[in-house]
Amino acid sequence: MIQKSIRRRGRPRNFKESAALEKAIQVFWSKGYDGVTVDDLVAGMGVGRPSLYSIFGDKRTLFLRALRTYAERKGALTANALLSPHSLRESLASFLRYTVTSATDKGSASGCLLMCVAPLVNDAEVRRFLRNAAAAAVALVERRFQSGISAGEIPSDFPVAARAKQVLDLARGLTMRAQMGVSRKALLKDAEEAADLVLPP
Amino acid sequence: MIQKSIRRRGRPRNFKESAALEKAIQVFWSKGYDGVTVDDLVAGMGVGRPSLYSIFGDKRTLFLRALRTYAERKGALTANALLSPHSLRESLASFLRYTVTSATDKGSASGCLLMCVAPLVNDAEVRRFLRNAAAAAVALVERRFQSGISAGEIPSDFPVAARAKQVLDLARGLTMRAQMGVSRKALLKDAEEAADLVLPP
DNA sequence: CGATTTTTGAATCATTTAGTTCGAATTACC
DNA sequence: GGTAATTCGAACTAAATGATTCAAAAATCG
Repeated sequence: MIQKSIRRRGRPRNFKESAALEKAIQVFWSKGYDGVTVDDLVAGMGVGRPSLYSIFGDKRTLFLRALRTYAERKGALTANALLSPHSLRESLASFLRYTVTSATDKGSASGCLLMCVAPLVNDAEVRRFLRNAAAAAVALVERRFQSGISAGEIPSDFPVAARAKQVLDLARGLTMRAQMGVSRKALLKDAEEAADLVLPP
Repeated sequence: MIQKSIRRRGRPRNFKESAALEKAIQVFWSKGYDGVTVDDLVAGMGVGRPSLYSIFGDKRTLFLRALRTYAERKGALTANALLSPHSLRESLASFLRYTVTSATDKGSASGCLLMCVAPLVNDAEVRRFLRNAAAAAVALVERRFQSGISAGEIPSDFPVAARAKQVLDLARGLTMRAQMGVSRKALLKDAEEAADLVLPP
Protein backbone atom coordinates (compact mmCIF):
# COMPACT_ATOMS: atom_id res chain seq x y z
CA MET A 1 0.00 0.00 0.00
CA ILE A 2 1.23 3.43 -0.86
CA GLN A 3 1.65 5.65 2.15
CA LYS A 4 -1.01 8.33 2.08
CA SER A 5 -0.58 11.98 2.97
CA ILE A 6 1.68 12.04 5.98
CA ARG A 7 0.26 14.49 8.48
CA ARG A 8 2.60 17.43 8.32
CA ARG A 9 3.18 20.00 10.94
CA GLY A 10 2.30 23.61 10.27
CA ARG A 11 -0.50 25.37 8.54
CA PRO A 12 -2.10 23.13 5.96
CA ARG A 13 -2.37 24.18 2.35
CA ASN A 14 -5.70 25.40 1.21
CA PHE A 15 -5.32 23.84 -2.24
CA LYS A 16 -4.49 20.45 -3.69
CA GLU A 17 -1.26 20.28 -5.58
CA SER A 18 -2.73 18.13 -8.31
CA ALA A 19 -5.76 20.37 -8.74
CA ALA A 20 -3.55 23.44 -8.91
CA LEU A 21 -1.45 21.74 -11.56
CA GLU A 22 -4.56 21.01 -13.61
CA LYS A 23 -5.48 24.65 -13.43
CA ALA A 24 -1.99 25.57 -14.53
CA ILE A 25 -2.40 23.31 -17.54
CA GLN A 26 -5.59 25.13 -18.44
CA VAL A 27 -3.95 28.53 -18.10
CA PHE A 28 -1.01 27.64 -20.32
CA TRP A 29 -3.29 25.84 -22.72
CA SER A 30 -5.51 28.85 -23.24
CA LYS A 31 -2.91 31.61 -23.22
CA GLY A 32 0.26 30.01 -24.49
CA TYR A 33 3.56 30.23 -22.64
CA ASP A 34 4.82 33.71 -23.35
CA GLY A 35 1.29 35.03 -23.08
CA VAL A 36 0.95 33.86 -19.50
CA THR A 37 2.07 36.00 -16.60
CA VAL A 38 2.68 34.74 -13.12
CA ASP A 39 -0.33 36.80 -12.10
CA ASP A 40 -2.43 34.77 -14.53
CA LEU A 41 -1.18 31.62 -12.89
CA VAL A 42 -1.78 32.92 -9.39
CA ALA A 43 -5.31 33.90 -10.33
CA GLY A 44 -6.07 30.76 -12.29
CA MET A 45 -4.58 28.27 -9.87
CA GLY A 46 -5.97 29.72 -6.70
CA VAL A 47 -2.53 29.59 -5.13
CA GLY A 48 -0.73 32.42 -3.52
CA ARG A 49 2.31 33.74 -5.27
CA PRO A 50 4.90 32.66 -2.69
CA SER A 51 3.30 29.20 -2.49
CA LEU A 52 3.49 28.93 -6.24
CA TYR A 53 7.20 29.68 -6.27
CA SER A 54 8.01 27.50 -3.30
CA ILE A 55 6.09 24.47 -4.56
CA PHE A 56 6.29 24.65 -8.33
CA GLY A 57 9.36 26.76 -8.88
CA ASP A 58 9.42 29.42 -11.53
CA LYS A 59 7.25 29.71 -14.62
CA ARG A 60 9.42 27.54 -16.82
CA THR A 61 9.64 24.73 -14.27
CA LEU A 62 5.90 24.83 -13.76
CA PHE A 63 5.33 24.71 -17.48
CA LEU A 64 7.54 21.67 -17.90
CA ARG A 65 5.70 19.89 -15.15
CA ALA A 66 2.34 20.84 -16.61
CA LEU A 67 3.50 19.61 -19.98
CA ARG A 68 4.63 16.26 -18.59
CA THR A 69 1.43 15.77 -16.65
CA TYR A 70 -0.68 16.65 -19.65
CA ALA A 71 1.31 14.41 -21.97
CA GLU A 72 1.21 11.50 -19.58
CA ARG A 73 -2.55 11.59 -19.30
CA LYS A 74 -3.08 12.16 -22.99
CA GLY A 75 -0.68 9.38 -23.85
CA ALA A 76 -2.50 6.96 -21.61
CA LEU A 77 -5.89 7.85 -23.05
CA THR A 78 -4.52 7.65 -26.57
CA ALA A 79 -3.06 4.23 -25.95
CA ASN A 80 -6.35 3.16 -24.48
CA ALA A 81 -8.31 4.33 -27.51
CA LEU A 82 -5.86 2.74 -29.89
CA LEU A 83 -5.19 -0.58 -28.23
CA SER A 84 -8.66 -1.54 -27.07
CA PRO A 85 -9.88 -4.82 -28.53
CA HIS A 86 -11.61 -3.54 -31.64
CA SER A 87 -11.15 -3.88 -35.35
CA LEU A 88 -8.22 -1.99 -36.79
CA ARG A 89 -10.51 0.45 -38.51
CA GLU A 90 -12.38 1.06 -35.28
CA SER A 91 -9.15 1.49 -33.32
CA LEU A 92 -7.95 4.17 -35.70
CA ALA A 93 -11.32 5.88 -35.70
CA SER A 94 -11.37 5.71 -31.93
CA PHE A 95 -7.94 7.32 -31.76
CA LEU A 96 -8.93 10.12 -34.12
CA ARG A 97 -12.25 10.63 -32.34
CA TYR A 98 -10.46 10.95 -29.05
CA THR A 99 -8.12 13.46 -30.64
CA VAL A 100 -11.11 15.50 -31.74
CA THR A 101 -13.13 15.30 -28.55
CA SER A 102 -10.14 16.18 -26.46
CA ALA A 103 -9.33 19.13 -28.73
CA THR A 104 -12.90 20.41 -28.69
CA ASP A 105 -13.66 19.81 -25.04
CA LYS A 106 -15.63 22.63 -23.50
CA GLY A 107 -14.10 23.48 -20.19
CA SER A 108 -10.67 23.35 -21.69
CA ALA A 109 -9.11 25.54 -24.29
CA SER A 110 -9.36 24.30 -27.86
CA GLY A 111 -6.56 22.44 -29.52
CA CYS A 112 -3.79 20.75 -27.64
CA LEU A 113 -1.09 21.84 -25.27
CA LEU A 114 1.46 19.57 -26.94
CA MET A 115 0.70 20.61 -30.48
CA CYS A 116 -0.50 24.17 -30.30
CA VAL A 117 1.45 25.81 -27.52
CA ALA A 118 4.51 23.80 -26.58
CA PRO A 119 6.15 23.94 -30.03
CA LEU A 120 6.40 27.71 -29.74
CA VAL A 121 8.34 27.59 -26.52
CA ASN A 122 11.91 28.33 -27.34
CA ASP A 123 13.48 25.86 -24.98
CA ALA A 124 15.72 22.91 -25.69
CA GLU A 125 14.20 20.69 -23.03
CA VAL A 126 10.68 21.34 -24.26
CA ARG A 127 11.71 20.50 -27.79
CA ARG A 128 13.35 17.29 -26.72
CA PHE A 129 10.26 16.32 -24.80
CA LEU A 130 8.03 17.01 -27.80
CA ARG A 131 10.17 14.94 -30.11
CA ASN A 132 10.01 12.02 -27.74
CA ALA A 133 6.27 12.36 -27.30
CA ALA A 134 5.77 12.42 -31.06
CA ALA A 135 7.98 9.38 -31.52
CA ALA A 136 6.03 7.53 -28.86
CA ALA A 137 2.75 8.34 -30.59
CA VAL A 138 4.00 7.05 -33.93
CA ALA A 139 5.27 3.90 -32.26
CA LEU A 140 1.86 3.33 -30.74
CA VAL A 141 0.09 3.53 -34.08
CA GLU A 142 2.71 1.34 -35.69
CA ARG A 143 2.18 -1.24 -33.00
CA ARG A 144 -1.53 -1.26 -33.74
CA PHE A 145 -0.85 -1.75 -37.44
CA GLN A 146 1.51 -4.60 -36.68
CA SER A 147 -1.07 -6.37 -34.60
CA GLY A 148 -3.51 -5.78 -37.46
CA ILE A 149 -1.12 -7.60 -39.74
CA SER A 150 -0.85 -10.46 -37.26
CA ALA A 151 -4.62 -10.65 -37.11
CA GLY A 152 -4.87 -10.67 -40.89
CA GLU A 153 -6.81 -7.40 -41.01
CA ILE A 154 -4.32 -5.90 -43.43
CA PRO A 155 -1.80 -7.52 -45.74
CA SER A 156 1.70 -8.15 -44.48
CA ASP A 157 3.13 -5.67 -46.98
CA PHE A 158 1.04 -2.85 -45.57
CA PRO A 159 3.25 0.26 -45.36
CA VAL A 160 3.13 0.50 -41.60
CA ALA A 161 5.61 3.31 -41.07
CA ALA A 162 4.20 5.56 -43.78
CA ARG A 163 0.60 5.06 -42.74
CA ALA A 164 1.37 5.63 -39.09
CA LYS A 165 2.95 8.97 -39.92
CA GLN A 166 -0.05 9.85 -42.02
CA VAL A 167 -2.48 9.00 -39.25
CA LEU A 168 -0.62 11.32 -36.94
CA ASP A 169 -0.44 14.08 -39.52
CA LEU A 170 -4.18 13.81 -39.99
CA ALA A 171 -4.64 13.98 -36.23
CA ARG A 172 -2.49 17.10 -36.16
CA GLY A 173 -4.62 18.67 -38.84
CA LEU A 174 -7.80 17.86 -36.96
CA THR A 175 -6.35 19.33 -33.80
CA MET A 176 -5.33 22.53 -35.52
CA ARG A 177 -8.76 22.93 -37.01
CA ALA A 178 -10.26 22.40 -33.59
CA GLN A 179 -8.17 25.25 -32.34
CA MET A 180 -9.41 27.37 -35.21
CA GLY A 181 -12.93 26.85 -34.01
CA VAL A 182 -14.26 24.15 -36.33
CA SER A 183 -17.11 22.34 -34.59
CA ARG A 184 -16.70 19.02 -32.87
CA LYS A 185 -19.48 17.55 -34.96
CA ALA A 186 -17.78 18.43 -38.24
CA LEU A 187 -14.42 17.20 -37.02
CA LEU A 188 -15.83 13.89 -35.79
CA LYS A 189 -17.16 13.28 -39.26
CA ASP A 190 -13.78 14.13 -40.73
CA ALA A 191 -12.13 11.79 -38.23
CA GLU A 192 -14.20 8.88 -39.52
CA GLU A 193 -13.29 9.70 -43.10
CA ALA A 194 -9.65 9.98 -42.14
CA ALA A 195 -9.74 6.53 -40.57
CA ASP A 196 -11.16 5.12 -43.79
CA LEU A 197 -8.56 6.91 -45.88
CA VAL A 198 -5.56 5.20 -44.37
CA LEU A 199 -6.90 1.67 -44.71
CA PRO A 200 -7.20 -0.32 -47.93
CA PRO A 201 -10.81 -0.62 -49.18
CA MET B 1 1.70 52.86 -65.18
CA ILE B 2 1.87 53.02 -61.44
CA GLN B 3 3.58 56.13 -60.22
CA LYS B 4 6.89 55.24 -58.67
CA SER B 5 8.36 56.69 -55.51
CA ILE B 6 7.49 60.36 -55.57
CA ARG B 7 10.48 62.33 -54.47
CA ARG B 8 9.51 63.47 -51.02
CA ARG B 9 10.83 66.40 -49.16
CA GLY B 10 12.68 65.87 -45.92
CA ARG B 11 15.24 63.44 -44.67
CA PRO B 12 14.99 60.17 -46.55
CA ARG B 13 14.46 56.90 -44.76
CA ASN B 14 17.43 54.68 -44.39
CA PHE B 15 15.41 51.49 -44.82
CA LYS B 16 12.92 50.07 -47.28
CA GLU B 17 9.44 49.58 -45.92
CA SER B 18 8.98 46.25 -47.66
CA ALA B 19 12.32 44.93 -46.48
CA ALA B 20 11.56 46.00 -42.93
CA LEU B 21 8.23 44.22 -43.13
CA GLU B 22 9.95 41.05 -44.27
CA LYS B 23 12.22 41.26 -41.28
CA ALA B 24 9.21 41.74 -39.04
CA ILE B 25 7.71 38.57 -40.46
CA GLN B 26 10.88 36.70 -39.59
CA VAL B 27 10.90 38.06 -36.06
CA PHE B 28 7.30 37.09 -35.36
CA TRP B 29 7.79 33.80 -37.10
CA SER B 30 10.70 32.79 -34.95
CA LYS B 31 9.54 34.17 -31.60
CA GLY B 32 5.76 34.11 -31.73
CA TYR B 33 3.64 37.12 -30.94
CA ASP B 34 3.71 37.36 -27.18
CA GLY B 35 7.34 36.34 -27.19
CA VAL B 36 8.33 39.35 -29.27
CA THR B 37 9.16 42.68 -27.68
CA VAL B 38 9.26 45.95 -29.52
CA ASP B 39 12.98 45.94 -28.87
CA ASP B 40 13.21 42.66 -30.76
CA LEU B 41 11.43 44.27 -33.68
CA VAL B 42 13.59 47.38 -33.58
CA ALA B 43 16.71 45.24 -33.56
CA GLY B 44 15.49 42.78 -36.18
CA MET B 45 14.01 45.28 -38.60
CA GLY B 46 16.81 47.81 -38.52
CA VAL B 47 14.30 50.58 -37.94
CA GLY B 48 14.35 53.12 -35.16
CA ARG B 49 11.66 52.88 -32.58
CA PRO B 50 9.86 56.11 -33.45
CA SER B 51 9.99 55.24 -37.14
CA LEU B 52 8.50 51.87 -36.37
CA TYR B 53 5.60 53.37 -34.50
CA SER B 54 4.98 56.14 -36.99
CA ILE B 55 5.06 53.91 -40.05
CA PHE B 56 3.72 50.57 -38.88
CA GLY B 57 1.69 51.55 -35.84
CA ASP B 58 1.85 49.50 -32.69
CA LYS B 59 2.87 45.87 -32.30
CA ARG B 60 -0.56 44.43 -33.02
CA THR B 61 -1.04 46.50 -36.17
CA LEU B 62 2.38 45.50 -37.41
CA PHE B 63 1.65 41.86 -36.73
CA LEU B 64 -1.60 42.00 -38.67
CA ARG B 65 0.17 43.57 -41.59
CA ALA B 66 2.97 41.01 -41.43
CA LEU B 67 0.39 38.25 -41.32
CA ARG B 68 -1.46 39.59 -44.37
CA THR B 69 1.73 40.02 -46.34
CA TYR B 70 2.92 36.55 -45.45
CA ALA B 71 -0.42 34.97 -46.27
CA GLU B 72 -0.69 36.79 -49.56
CA ARG B 73 2.65 35.56 -50.76
CA LYS B 74 2.14 32.05 -49.47
CA GLY B 75 -1.31 31.92 -51.01
CA ALA B 76 0.03 32.96 -54.38
CA LEU B 77 2.82 30.41 -54.29
CA THR B 78 0.43 27.72 -53.14
CA ALA B 79 -1.98 28.49 -55.96
CA ASN B 80 0.90 28.40 -58.36
CA ALA B 81 2.05 25.00 -57.17
CA LEU B 82 -1.45 23.63 -57.21
CA LEU B 83 -2.78 25.02 -60.46
CA SER B 84 0.19 24.60 -62.74
CA PRO B 85 -0.52 22.44 -65.76
CA HIS B 86 0.44 19.06 -64.36
CA SER B 87 -1.28 15.83 -63.59
CA LEU B 88 -3.52 15.87 -60.55
CA ARG B 89 -1.14 13.67 -58.66
CA GLU B 90 1.75 15.95 -59.51
CA SER B 91 -0.23 19.05 -58.55
CA LEU B 92 -0.96 17.65 -55.13
CA ALA B 93 2.60 16.51 -54.66
CA SER B 94 3.80 19.91 -55.77
CA PHE B 95 1.54 21.60 -53.24
CA LEU B 96 2.73 19.37 -50.42
CA ARG B 97 6.35 19.72 -51.47
CA TYR B 98 6.01 23.48 -51.41
CA THR B 99 4.48 23.23 -47.97
CA VAL B 100 7.49 21.27 -46.81
CA THR B 101 10.19 23.36 -48.45
CA SER B 102 8.65 26.55 -47.19
CA ALA B 103 8.36 25.13 -43.68
CA THR B 104 11.96 23.89 -43.68
CA ASP B 105 13.56 26.85 -45.39
CA LYS B 106 16.87 27.79 -43.83
CA GLY B 107 16.94 31.53 -43.40
CA SER B 108 13.45 31.49 -42.02
CA ALA B 109 12.14 29.99 -38.86
CA SER B 110 10.71 26.50 -39.18
CA GLY B 111 7.02 25.88 -39.55
CA CYS B 112 4.60 28.50 -40.69
CA LEU B 113 3.47 31.86 -39.41
CA LEU B 114 -0.15 31.10 -40.24
CA MET B 115 -0.24 27.69 -38.64
CA CYS B 116 2.26 27.79 -35.83
CA VAL B 117 2.14 31.27 -34.40
CA ALA B 118 -0.99 33.12 -35.49
CA PRO B 119 -3.46 30.64 -33.95
CA LEU B 120 -2.10 31.44 -30.51
CA VAL B 121 -2.77 35.14 -30.82
CA ASN B 122 -5.81 35.91 -28.78
CA ASP B 123 -7.37 38.41 -31.14
CA ALA B 124 -10.68 38.30 -32.92
CA GLU B 125 -9.39 39.85 -36.12
CA VAL B 126 -6.50 37.42 -36.33
CA ARG B 127 -8.85 34.49 -35.87
CA ARG B 128 -11.19 35.75 -38.54
CA PHE B 129 -8.30 36.15 -40.91
CA LEU B 130 -7.08 32.64 -40.23
CA ARG B 131 -10.48 31.12 -40.85
CA ASN B 132 -10.72 32.92 -44.16
CA ALA B 133 -7.24 31.86 -45.17
CA ALA B 134 -8.00 28.24 -44.32
CA ALA B 135 -11.24 28.35 -46.27
CA ALA B 136 -9.44 29.80 -49.26
CA ALA B 137 -6.87 27.03 -49.14
CA VAL B 138 -9.54 24.33 -49.07
CA ALA B 139 -11.33 26.01 -51.96
CA LEU B 140 -8.12 25.96 -53.96
CA VAL B 141 -7.61 22.24 -53.52
CA GLU B 142 -11.25 21.56 -54.27
CA ARG B 143 -10.93 23.52 -57.48
CA ARG B 144 -8.00 21.37 -58.50
CA PHE B 145 -9.98 18.22 -57.80
CA GLN B 146 -12.90 19.53 -59.83
CA SER B 147 -10.71 20.22 -62.80
CA GLY B 148 -9.30 16.73 -62.33
CA ILE B 149 -12.81 15.37 -62.66
CA SER B 150 -13.37 17.43 -65.79
CA ALA B 151 -10.17 16.05 -67.24
CA GLY B 152 -11.18 12.51 -66.36
CA GLU B 153 -8.26 11.99 -64.00
CA ILE B 154 -10.58 10.93 -61.20
CA PRO B 155 -14.14 9.63 -61.28
CA SER B 156 -17.00 12.10 -61.04
CA ASP B 157 -18.06 10.66 -57.68
CA PHE B 158 -14.69 11.42 -56.15
CA PRO B 159 -15.28 12.82 -52.64
CA VAL B 160 -13.86 16.24 -53.40
CA ALA B 161 -14.72 18.02 -50.17
CA ALA B 162 -13.50 15.25 -47.89
CA ARG B 163 -10.27 14.70 -49.79
CA ALA B 164 -9.52 18.41 -49.93
CA LYS B 165 -9.82 18.64 -46.15
CA GLN B 166 -7.57 15.62 -45.81
CA VAL B 167 -4.94 17.10 -48.06
CA LEU B 168 -4.86 20.21 -45.92
CA ASP B 169 -4.76 18.23 -42.71
CA LEU B 170 -1.81 16.29 -44.05
CA ALA B 171 -0.14 19.57 -44.98
CA ARG B 172 -0.73 20.83 -41.46
CA GLY B 173 0.85 17.71 -40.04
CA LEU B 174 3.88 18.07 -42.29
CA THR B 175 4.24 21.70 -41.27
CA MET B 176 4.06 20.89 -37.59
CA ARG B 177 6.68 18.22 -37.96
CA ALA B 178 8.87 20.69 -39.78
CA GLN B 179 8.59 22.98 -36.82
CA MET B 180 9.58 20.11 -34.57
CA GLY B 181 12.78 19.74 -36.50
CA VAL B 182 12.11 16.80 -38.80
CA SER B 183 14.42 17.06 -41.79
CA ARG B 184 13.33 18.42 -45.14
CA LYS B 185 14.45 15.26 -46.84
CA ALA B 186 12.27 13.05 -44.67
CA LEU B 187 9.28 15.34 -45.02
CA LEU B 188 9.60 15.54 -48.79
CA LYS B 189 9.38 11.78 -48.90
CA ASP B 190 6.33 11.87 -46.68
CA ALA B 191 4.80 14.53 -48.89
CA GLU B 192 5.02 12.22 -51.90
CA GLU B 193 3.41 9.42 -49.96
CA ALA B 194 0.68 11.75 -48.76
CA ALA B 195 -0.09 12.77 -52.33
CA ASP B 196 -0.47 9.12 -53.26
CA LEU B 197 -2.66 8.45 -50.28
CA VAL B 198 -5.44 10.81 -51.24
CA LEU B 199 -5.77 9.58 -54.81
CA PRO B 200 -7.34 6.30 -55.90
CA PRO B 201 -4.77 3.71 -57.05
C1' DC C 1 21.48 80.15 -48.72
C1' DG C 2 17.24 79.88 -45.90
C1' DA C 3 12.73 77.86 -45.02
C1' DT C 4 10.22 73.65 -44.77
C1' DT C 5 9.45 68.89 -44.29
C1' DT C 6 10.56 64.40 -42.72
C1' DT C 7 13.34 60.89 -40.35
C1' DT C 8 16.41 59.62 -36.74
C1' DG C 9 18.51 58.64 -32.17
C1' DA C 10 18.51 59.20 -27.44
C1' DA C 11 16.29 60.03 -23.50
C1' DT C 12 12.17 59.52 -20.99
C1' DC C 13 7.63 57.95 -18.85
C1' DA C 14 4.30 54.93 -17.08
C1' DT C 15 3.01 50.31 -16.70
C1' DT C 16 3.63 45.58 -16.25
C1' DT C 17 6.12 41.75 -14.74
C1' DA C 18 9.05 38.24 -12.31
C1' DG C 19 10.60 37.22 -8.16
C1' DT C 20 11.29 38.11 -2.92
C1' DT C 21 10.46 39.34 1.80
C1' DC C 22 8.09 39.37 6.10
C1' DG C 23 4.72 39.31 9.48
C1' DA C 24 0.32 37.08 10.52
C1' DA C 25 -2.27 32.88 10.52
C1' DT C 26 -2.90 28.03 11.25
C1' DT C 27 -1.71 23.61 12.39
C1' DA C 28 0.91 19.47 14.89
C1' DC C 29 3.67 18.02 18.63
C1' DC C 30 4.95 18.17 23.49
C1' DG D 1 -1.08 26.06 26.74
C1' DG D 2 3.45 26.71 24.54
C1' DT D 3 6.61 25.99 20.77
C1' DA D 4 8.06 24.74 16.30
C1' DA D 5 6.79 24.16 11.58
C1' DT D 6 4.47 25.53 7.55
C1' DT D 7 1.49 28.36 4.63
C1' DC D 8 -0.81 32.65 3.35
C1' DG D 9 -1.51 37.45 2.05
C1' DA D 10 0.13 41.81 1.10
C1' DA D 11 3.58 44.79 0.24
C1' DC D 12 7.88 45.50 -1.99
C1' DT D 13 12.01 45.59 -5.43
C1' DA D 14 14.23 45.55 -9.60
C1' DA D 15 13.99 44.86 -14.30
C1' DA D 16 11.40 44.66 -18.57
C1' DT D 17 8.36 46.47 -21.75
C1' DG D 18 5.17 49.44 -24.64
C1' DA D 19 4.80 53.84 -26.05
C1' DT D 20 6.06 58.95 -26.44
C1' DT D 21 8.72 63.20 -26.73
C1' DC D 22 12.10 66.28 -28.68
C1' DA D 23 16.07 68.19 -30.54
C1' DA D 24 19.34 67.23 -34.17
C1' DA D 25 20.12 65.59 -38.87
C1' DA D 26 19.17 65.39 -43.69
C1' DA D 27 16.79 66.03 -47.58
C1' DT D 28 13.81 69.24 -51.16
C1' DC D 29 12.11 73.65 -52.77
C1' DG D 30 12.34 78.54 -53.61
